[in-house]
Amino acid sequence: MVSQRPGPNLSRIATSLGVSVATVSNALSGKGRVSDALIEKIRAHAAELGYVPSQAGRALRTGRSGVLGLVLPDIANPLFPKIAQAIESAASAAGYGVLIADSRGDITAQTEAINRLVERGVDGMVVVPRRATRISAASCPVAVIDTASTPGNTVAADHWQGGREIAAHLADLGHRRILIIGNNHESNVQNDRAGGIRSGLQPGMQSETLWIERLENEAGAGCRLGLAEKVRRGFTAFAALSDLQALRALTELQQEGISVPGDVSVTGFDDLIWSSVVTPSLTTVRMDMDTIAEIAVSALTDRISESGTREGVLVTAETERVPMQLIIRQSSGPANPAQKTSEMENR
Amino acid sequence: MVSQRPGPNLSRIATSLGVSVATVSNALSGKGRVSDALIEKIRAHAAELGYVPSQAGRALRTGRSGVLGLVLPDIANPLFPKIAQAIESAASAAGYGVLIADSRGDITAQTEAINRLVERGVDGMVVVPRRATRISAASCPVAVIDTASTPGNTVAADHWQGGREIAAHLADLGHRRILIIGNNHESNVQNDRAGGIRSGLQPGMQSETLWIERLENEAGAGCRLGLAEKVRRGFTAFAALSDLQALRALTELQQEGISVPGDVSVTGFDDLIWSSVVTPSLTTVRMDMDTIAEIAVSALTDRISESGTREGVLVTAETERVPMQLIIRQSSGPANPAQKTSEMENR
DNA sequence: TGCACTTGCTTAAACGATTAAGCTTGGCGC
DNA sequence: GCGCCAAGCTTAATCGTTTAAGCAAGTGCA
Repeated sequence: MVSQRPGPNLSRIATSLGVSVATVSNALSGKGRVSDALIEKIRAHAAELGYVPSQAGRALRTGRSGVLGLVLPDIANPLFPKIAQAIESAASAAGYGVLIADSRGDITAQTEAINRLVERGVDGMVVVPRRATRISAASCPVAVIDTASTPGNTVAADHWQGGREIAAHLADLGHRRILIIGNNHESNVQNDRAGGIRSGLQPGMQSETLWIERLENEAGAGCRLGLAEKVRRGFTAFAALSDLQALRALTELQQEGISVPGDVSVTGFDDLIWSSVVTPSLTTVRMDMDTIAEIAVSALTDRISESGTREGVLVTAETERVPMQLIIRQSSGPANPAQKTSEMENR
Repeated sequence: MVSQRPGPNLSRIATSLGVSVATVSNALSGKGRVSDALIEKIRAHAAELGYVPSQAGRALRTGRSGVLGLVLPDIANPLFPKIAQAIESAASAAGYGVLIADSRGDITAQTEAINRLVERGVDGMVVVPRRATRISAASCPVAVIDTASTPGNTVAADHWQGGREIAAHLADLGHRRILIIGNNHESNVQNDRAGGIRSGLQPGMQSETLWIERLENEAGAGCRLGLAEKVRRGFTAFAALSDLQALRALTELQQEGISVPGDVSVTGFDDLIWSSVVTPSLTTVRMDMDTIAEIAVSALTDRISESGTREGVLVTAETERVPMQLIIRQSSGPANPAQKTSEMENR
């Protein structure tokens, strides 16, 4: 009734060579005691037959599925492609598959998604939470990728340092009044980035912070940010906490006839797909997602192979912060002399 | 040695209730002959113990893993979040998990990724190819999501009709000279979209097509598209074949001091994340990814449950084209009267 | 009463891999 | 020559589920 797996299995190889399945298994895994000659013979025959081990059989016996789960509460996040790519790459290098779970931004659906992954028998999970979400209901090792200030965080980009890079860059260019543009003031990532920027300001520099979500609560979604007014008030640099907000700022400024980087500078975060494509191309800060993913995955696989010490589900890694890299493009330039003078007068 | 699955299994429930495992299995699946009273009792006890069936055991017995693979040769594609979300949603509604595979744009790595999925024992795969790629090496049902003109395509958005929607919209606004902006002229999707636009032009309208990849081969990556020159030559509308190109066009025009939609109109495709956020927000065409995913997944699951008729691996669906929806925002407006007059003179 | 048939359960055999334990054989030391 | 040990293989149990087959008891009918 059920279509049998067509490929050859251990027992077919065994009978075909006149040996036992155990010997074949040992030869292929290199574990037991099998003579070199026989190992060679078995491996050759297995390759010839195109043998692929059944994950189901292996999983049933070993209790390991060889699959990791990837949970992103906000899968519509434009960062998702990079994260998924990096995790998948790191996982498959470690011999694991990646099962995705989505909760469409819904917090309650997140635990449901996690449960689905557990039911599917994942050996571990990588979770990228949006807000501070408690990850507790999972009965397998969990690696959290958020930001260093999040309790229980496993590994993440050094968002704080990224912010300092931005601040140093803008300071070098002579900017004095900086508007930080964020989306949500409850986001740990955005707070760390903003904090990094503020901590990197030189004496004589000042910043204000604009949270778009707050603004939209009053003025409606998709409203103008009122950046032209900010320019009139002497802001010469707009440091967005994500490239999406940087794009929003850039196009609004352009629409108002304000030149970037001639009149003001705009910077972003994350080096998203469009950063290099827009005019002017966006100065931004890139996170080393490949390294982060590698650390997260190896922390998981380490824990999985130990499997004796069950000291809580959250795993930890040696390196908790991975440096971010400043990418200087066209959207940032020297502060406009006119603004600079008015700034000089202010002192 | 191996950490046993902690949860209860069939036999634990069975011994605990003093019945056989087969009865428990039958009661939970509702398949065999079990009295209603016992079914009730078994289900209650299973729920109480928090029983979750072992996918490994089930997979081994049935030969089905309950997992679908998702292959995207170009996972960095900004469409990926929507696709992954839609597929995951449709799959989990059908009781399947989704395993992702990436090939980082590499064609040879694609077959490797497909093989990894097959080795993991997926019951079927959804493949979204970038160019015309032959999907043959898979030993399981495959659904292809590309475009109607691709041979072997299972289901896709009606890109041609989407192009006609754009053309009709621009015609209504009085535009007569339209520049179609695409990335790659070998992409089936982009060709269908461009063809749709051209076929929807009214008498008296004309179009040219600009392929960015060709331009960049000569002028270098990230070069200007020279749209200001096109405006001078009388183009009043720029119809990009993807929102990414639309964004590139929009920002370049703004940088040149050309007003959108005051002087010229810009439209895109796909309704990507930034379309509603930029100023002016992008008029675009959205594909109904949820419906497409649902059709693709149910085509797969149908084939999987038949499992007798092995008439090739590529599955087909009744509905092959899913309509696209025009989203009118701020980036498209009436053709500039000045341009219109010069156009009138041309007649 | 005897036969067929249904109901409700159990027994047991798979699926494919891993692995502990057992069994020969041969070599080596004393 | 005897015992011991290692090498090289086999035997057999096991993971958890599904499902065909079997079996006892009850029901309906002639």
